Order: sequence, then C-alpha cells, then structure tokens
Amino acid sequence: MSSGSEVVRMAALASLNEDDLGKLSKIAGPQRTFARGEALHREGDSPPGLFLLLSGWTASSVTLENGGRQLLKVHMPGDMLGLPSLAFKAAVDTLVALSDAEVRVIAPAAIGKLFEHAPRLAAIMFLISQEERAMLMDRLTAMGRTDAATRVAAIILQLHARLLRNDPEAGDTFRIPLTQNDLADLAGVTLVHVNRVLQQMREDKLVDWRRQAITILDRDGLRRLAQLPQRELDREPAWLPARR
Amino acid sequence: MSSGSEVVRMAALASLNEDDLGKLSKIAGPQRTFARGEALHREGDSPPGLFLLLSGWTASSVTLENGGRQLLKVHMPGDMLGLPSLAFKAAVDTLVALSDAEVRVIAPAAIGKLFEHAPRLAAIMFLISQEERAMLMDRLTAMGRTDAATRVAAIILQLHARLLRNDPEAGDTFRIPLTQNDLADLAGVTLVHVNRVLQQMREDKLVDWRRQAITILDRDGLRRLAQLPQRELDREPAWLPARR
DNA sequence: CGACTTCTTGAGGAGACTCAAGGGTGGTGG
DNA sequence: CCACCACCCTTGAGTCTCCTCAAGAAGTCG
Repeated sequence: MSSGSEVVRMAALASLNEDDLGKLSKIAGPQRTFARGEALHREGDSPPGLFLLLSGWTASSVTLENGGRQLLKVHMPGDMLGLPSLAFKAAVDTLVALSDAEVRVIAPAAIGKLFEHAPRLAAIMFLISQEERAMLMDRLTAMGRTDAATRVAAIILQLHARLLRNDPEAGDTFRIPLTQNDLADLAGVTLVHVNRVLQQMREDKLVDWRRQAITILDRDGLRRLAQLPQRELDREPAWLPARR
Repeated sequence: MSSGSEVVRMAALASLNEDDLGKLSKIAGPQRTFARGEALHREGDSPPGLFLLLSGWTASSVTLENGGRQLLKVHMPGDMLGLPSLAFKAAVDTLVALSDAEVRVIAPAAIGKLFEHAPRLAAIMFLISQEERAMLMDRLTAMGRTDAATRVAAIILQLHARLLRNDPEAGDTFRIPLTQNDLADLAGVTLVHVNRVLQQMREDKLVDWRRQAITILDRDGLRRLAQLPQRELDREPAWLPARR
C-alpha cells in the first residue's frame, strides 16, 4: 500500500498503527485509474468488490425508472466505496468518477479474511458503516423536513467539513468537481431551482458558488440555515478489540 | 436466549446454526419491557448499547431544531436497534416503542467480543448494516425524486415485504401500530397531505388504510406506482468466515 | 472560431403546506 | 350504560415552494 492518504479516513475514526496499516496493505489489490465521467460500477452489475479511493472524487447514485437520479454521496480520497453492495447479489448504486480518480481494488474475499484475522480492522470498518448510516439518516431527515435552501446549506457545510478532515489547511474557499446539476441531484431539487437558491445565498452573502469554486462567506449564517445536528464521532470506543 | 424470533432477521441474511445461536445467546443481556409511547433512548443520550427487538414494534426518528420529526425506520421483531449510535458519543436517533415492546439489551463490550471470537457473526452484523444502508439509500432516493403518492406506496410495500419475511403466512391484510401521522413522518409529508393521498389510493383501489388496518388491493398497481428498485440479498456470500 | 457544457432568467402550473374546523372511535369513570 | 375525553381521521380554502418548459448567455476546450 502506498502508505498514507488512503487510510486517512479510517485513521480519522480509530487510530491505526503500523501493524494495522500493514494488514490493510496486504489485503488491498491492484491499483486502477478511472477517467472523469467513467463508471467504477453500475447499479445491477455483479458487485466488483470494494474500492479504496486514493485520489480524485467520485459519487454514488441511484437511478429510478422514471429517469430521476439521486446522488447519495460524494467521495473524497480516503473513502471506501462499494460496501453496501456487499450484502446484495447486484450492485445497489452506481459509482462515477467526478474527476480522474485512482483506486485500490479490494476483493470481497479479502473482507472475509479481515474478519477472521484482523478483528480490530473489521470493527473499524463496521463503525465506518455506522457513520455512513448516520449521514444518510441526516440527509433523509433534511430531505423530508427542510426546504431546498436548508438542504443546500447542509450539503455545502458537510462537504466543507469533510474537506477539512482530509486537509486541515483548506480555508473557506475551495474547489469541488461538482456542477450545479450535481448539486441539484444531491439536494433532490431541479437544476433550475438550485440555481435560484444559490443566487439567493450569494445575495444574502452566505456562500458564493460559481463554476466549481465555492466560497463560504458567512459560516454561522450557513449553520443556522442548515439546521444540522451536531454529531461527535467516538474515535476510539472502549470496546474495540485490542491490537494483536 | 429465548431461542427463536429474535434471530429471524439475522437468519434471513445468513444461515445460523446452533453454535452461532449459542454465541449470540451468550452475549445478549437482560430482557427489558417498554410501554407504548416510551422511549428506548433519545437523541443525545449517551449510547445505551444495542437492543434486539423480541416482540412489538418500535421506530427510529431524528428531530430537527425547527421541530420537524423524520421517522427513519419502523422496526419489527428480530431487528437490531441502535447500531448507528455505536460510532458516536451520543445517540444519533430516538427509539420509541410504537406498541408495548420487549427487547434484549446488548452491551457495546459484547460487540467487541463478537469481533474477536465470532468473526462469522460479526460479519453478518456488518452485512445487516449494509442492508440497512441500502434501504436508507432507496428511501433517500424516493424522497428526493418522487412525489408523495409514490413514497407512500413504496413504504407500504416495504412494510409488507418485511412482514412477510417474519411471517410468511401473513396475507394482503395486516395491522400495523402506525397512525397516519406516523406514516406522514415516515414519508416526509404532512398529516393532511398523507390523508388525501391515502384517500386517492383507496379510490383507485390500490390500498385501503384505515385506522391501523391495511389492505393491499392491487399489488401490481402499487408496485408500478412505487418505483422500487428490485434488490436481492446475498444470503450467504462466499467470503463469509466459516463457522468454527 | 465553433461546439459543448454549464449557468441564468422568465412565465405558468402543480404538488404540498398551513390554518382551521369538524367528525369518528374507543376507552374510562361515574 | 351513558357521558365525556383523548386520539385519530377528514375536509375546505388559500398560499407558497418547487417544477416544467423554454430560451438564451457565458464560459471552456479543441
């Protein structure tokens, strides 16, 4: 394993030492590259296993019969992709590269070995899944109970928070390979409406989102608007299996 | 462990033998009872561990600052509650008993032991979490990309499917301890609107939902309306650790 | 300089919300 | 056994958010 970035995300949840990293390294398969717009896998494909995102951005989406596309999550380096499909005979979501992206492929069989021989790592993956579940719960709540502006504000803040997690140096201005169309699919509104919402926010001096450059102008104002619950990860639960 | 029902759910996902059941039995703690309306835990509480629902119904919800309540899931006997909160310092959702309910409490420490000494069971819990994630993904997609009638249809079909999983004898008429208010909170619409939707569906001879008795009148029609993706669980992935 | 993608703006309409009031139904106590 | 209460369901009217359709402007890339 090329050591660093791909474990940032796991390390954020529970501390990993050299030994843990070594185990992770052993199970990760070959590296692959995807071009912007290319699909890592599509809904209905037989599950290709997991991807550890090394560089670039990807997104996970589900498409409906009526043609509607819902973006579920935007992935950044260090994220692990494809977990939900493990429980099914066919991939549940489509993974698309939003920018050129590099991944390490992890075969399902390797996951089994993880559970047998690296209980601590297995438990950490389990916890990451719970974290993802909580994120989905919050998104679902926002979708059902708040209006478009609130949802957009929440999405921007969450993206920003995750960016900071990967790069604590990042300021209040950042670039994301997301178009307003993508943002609309993420927020569950139309492109036209998301555009109007963004212009209102620009006018209210909350955020400036143009092209793919985003500037947070009023973080507190955004937070008030977003109504996000505060969640604190338990980075090292007492019950985690000890290293061995 | 009082043997049967509480493992139905896990057994649905991967086959458990006597030995597996014995291990599960050992880690499950004392039994507790909650009256209808009582909370098993509330958002913000320090996580009380897991609950294995033995009998009765419960629901998981998230509340917003603005007072909005989103029901995330309705639980039936055999479901495992409280997993997402394991990754956080405070419970992420509120669990309420929709009817009188009995649970077994499982301490977080027991989960750690599971990962160390029962990798197969740990992997099954991991898979159950992925299944839950996929359900949330589908709900989120429905919420963002379909109208109220479609969402209500999807919810009814999913409830029915889960009922059948627990009780294959159940027909097209069933009772659920859910009010129309609860259904509204689940579907992300207001009580008034969900009522109008239900009446339209009654008129269209799709479903009859009155009081808490539900009759599916036209399953195919409902399915067409609901636009649910077909998902097939992988009940016994090849990579699952062997029993030992 | 085209051709494409992305963003912007306008007008009209539909789905869902709010506010408000009334009708059922089942349970409890006198 | 009836009266009352609490909870649940129903209906109406007016409003607003968000959608659809449609066209055009502004960037971006070869």
